[in-house]
Amino acid sequence: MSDNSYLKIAEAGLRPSVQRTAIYEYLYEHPVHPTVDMIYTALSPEYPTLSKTTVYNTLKAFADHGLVQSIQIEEDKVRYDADIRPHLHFKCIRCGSVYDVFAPENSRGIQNAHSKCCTFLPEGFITQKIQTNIWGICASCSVVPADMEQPHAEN
Amino acid sequence: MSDNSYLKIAEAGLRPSVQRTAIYEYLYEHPVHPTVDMIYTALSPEYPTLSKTTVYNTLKAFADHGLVQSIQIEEDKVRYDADIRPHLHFKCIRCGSVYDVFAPENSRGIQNAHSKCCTFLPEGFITQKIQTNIWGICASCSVVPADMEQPHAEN
DNA sequence: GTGCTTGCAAATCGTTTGCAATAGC
DNA sequence: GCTATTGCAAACGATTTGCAAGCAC
Repeated sequence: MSDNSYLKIAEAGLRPSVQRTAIYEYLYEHPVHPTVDMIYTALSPEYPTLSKTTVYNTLKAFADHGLVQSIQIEEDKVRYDADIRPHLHFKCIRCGSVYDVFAPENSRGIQNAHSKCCTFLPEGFITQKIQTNIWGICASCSVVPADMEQPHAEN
Repeated sequence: MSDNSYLKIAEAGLRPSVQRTAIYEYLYEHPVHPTVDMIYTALSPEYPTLSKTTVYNTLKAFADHGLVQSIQIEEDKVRYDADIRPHLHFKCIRCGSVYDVFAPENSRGIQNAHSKCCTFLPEGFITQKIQTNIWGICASCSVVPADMEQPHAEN
């Protein structure tokens, strides 16, 4: 996978430094939509000199070059996703987890729904990115009565 | 309209204080998805003792009671919308404006697209709120060549 | 050696919190 | 009078900025 990350970063037109490769690899292998802080904390032990600034810069560069997508489903922080296939995100307001939602059969369903949405745009509007977020209660949490609610697993 | 705001707030189960009524009214009459800061700055002259904390508290209370919706289309700050009919939001990455996008004929199209999206959720997931954001170039900006780009009109 | 990248420290800014003063039933 | 609401000041936390040192072609 290391080679693959290296190549993908290079293909996107960015210099595949050690830090960038590590960050992309982590994001790719941990599809839980980590935040900058989660990535930094996870990689720090292996890369002691890694700076949070670099994580910020790197993820922004990745997003600008279409290598990853940034997800605005939290009120305060940004999450990142190395999976750039069309899919939705679901945030459980009880446990705080963010789930991927794919349509059966090659994501066609979500693409269709999104294309439909774009037809409502007035003349002259150009779409670059479209994102659908759903908030609610996930399956694990919906079986637990609300008054037995566990502490939020935010972050 | 003042009476109407008062009633709507009361119906939502909140005490319609002077501040709350003013904030709701401003939001209702300025459908440009203002931020907390924009509302605070706009109302400050008329209500010199108004505090930003009150604007934060009020909007959060409104959102919790379904009177307004919070929009997470910015990376840093939250925007608010007094229009709670189903609609999409489009953010122009050039001028920074956030537009409402309605479907023709009573929003049925957007509701359908959103319902479709919810069918992709696994068993046991309960939807409470769904939001679609589109980023791109708006009609006013798309007629201007990129190198003649105006300064961003953020905030 | 030139330009891109890194990383530290400080600054910024949206938002929250603690708490005392105030207003409305 | 009691409770919800307000508003000030301070704290907080995610992100950005300035800038000097390091790295890669």
